[in-house]
Amino acid sequence: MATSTVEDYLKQILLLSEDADELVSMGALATALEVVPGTATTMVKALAANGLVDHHLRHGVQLTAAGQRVALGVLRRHRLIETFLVDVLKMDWTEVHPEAERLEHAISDAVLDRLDALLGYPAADPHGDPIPTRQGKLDSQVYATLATCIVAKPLRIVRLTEQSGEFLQFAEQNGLRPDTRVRVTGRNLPAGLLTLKKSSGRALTLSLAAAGNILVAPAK
Amino acid sequence: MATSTVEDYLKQILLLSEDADELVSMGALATALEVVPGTATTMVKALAANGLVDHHLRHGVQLTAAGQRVALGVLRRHRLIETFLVDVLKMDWTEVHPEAERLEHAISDAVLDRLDALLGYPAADPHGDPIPTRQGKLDSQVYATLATCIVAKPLRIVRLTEQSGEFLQFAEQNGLRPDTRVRVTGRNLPAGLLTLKKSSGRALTLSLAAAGNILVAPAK
DNA sequence: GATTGTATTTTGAATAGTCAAATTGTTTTC
DNA sequence: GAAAACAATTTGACTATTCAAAATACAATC
Repeated sequence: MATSTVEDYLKQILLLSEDADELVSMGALATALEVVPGTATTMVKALAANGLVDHHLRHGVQLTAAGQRVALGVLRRHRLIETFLVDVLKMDWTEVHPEAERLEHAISDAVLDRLDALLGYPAADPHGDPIPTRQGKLDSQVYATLATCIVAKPLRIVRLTEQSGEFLQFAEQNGLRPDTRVRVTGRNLPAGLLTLKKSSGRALTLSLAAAGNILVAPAK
Repeated sequence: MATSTVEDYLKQILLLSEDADELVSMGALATALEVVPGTATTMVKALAANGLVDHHLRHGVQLTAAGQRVALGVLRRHRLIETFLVDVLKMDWTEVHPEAERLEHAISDAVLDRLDALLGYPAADPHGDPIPTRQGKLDSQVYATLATCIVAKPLRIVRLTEQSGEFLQFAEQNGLRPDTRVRVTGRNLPAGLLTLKKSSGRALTLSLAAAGNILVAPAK
């Protein structure tokens, strides 16, 4: 019943509602799914007719409990597949996202359970994104970003939001992977720049926009 | 360009043309794909328009070189995935076929190459079906079946054609897997029955119809 | 050679998903 | 509070795939 298009819409609504709390706008949804806005409206109405979302005309969409269940399932499949591709097949963590994007619609629960066991029931994927449990629980801990954290404190990168290949390759080239230790050395708001130092001693500069995609926690 | 429906049609035409040499009839194709005959006709015309098959009106279809290339790619993906599911994920070889049926359309060449390497470049899948090479070469060695082989000679099962769960579970329950050693002890053509003895000493009876799906070679 | 049976093809309609373009609502801004 | 700007919705059309049912071709039988 849930085609892969439907799964994509639901997953995307879930992801967008994480930051832009509550209602997701049609424009944002359409952009994320790379369709024209009218298409998103049409599809959202169909989803609403099937009880998967609540459509508040002209204000946005929201997942129903049923829709959320589906979306969390897709997200779990996506993130476990990414973990498999990196941990077992040794693929580059910067390029597994599009692969998982297609496989997530084709893998069955039976296969997924085996994969989960093989990987040792991981809590997060290679980007640090939390993996929903089989029961649909998703760790929603809130982290500071490099753009909002306290200067000078020793930090640990926990997660890179933003899955684009370019961004991830930039991160990889500068050694900004999950679990890397860093310290923000300064911010220049007017210039939109931020400087930081890695535990290796290496210093580097990045834009605040990019820094906002890097979640950090205090290095314990 | 090649949707998963197109891939399914091409793969099925390849499989059917292996036994029913040359032209594949619409009826056979429609049955294999579980669609009504009119649907197969319509689709085959579309494939012909794209240069993937030759349609000999009222006589049957045949793959073109381009169609064969696509079909062999699908078959390679299917069989490598089955091998992975059994060898790495330790799934039951009698139930991996439908899983592979869906994954074969979603896996990329990059992932497939890694899988191939991880599995040690296998030549056949868990059912003994030969895996096409990356270059599209498919081992087409002809084997006798249990229904046509010489009585009393020591044999080795090389392959089970027929992917249905019931048949495979029957085979598994009676220990008739690829590489099992057996000897045909007798045939009763009028009754359509065949008796054989396994290397373990166990004797068993099966229908000639079932026996025709079990390919064998002389046990060296 | 007319009749019957079977396989194939054609036709018309349905569904899922999409876009382009026109329309309608809702906010800003002056 | 009218005009401009922007976001959301509606409409009509298109593609891919399917089915049901009618039409056609071919082969087999009497």
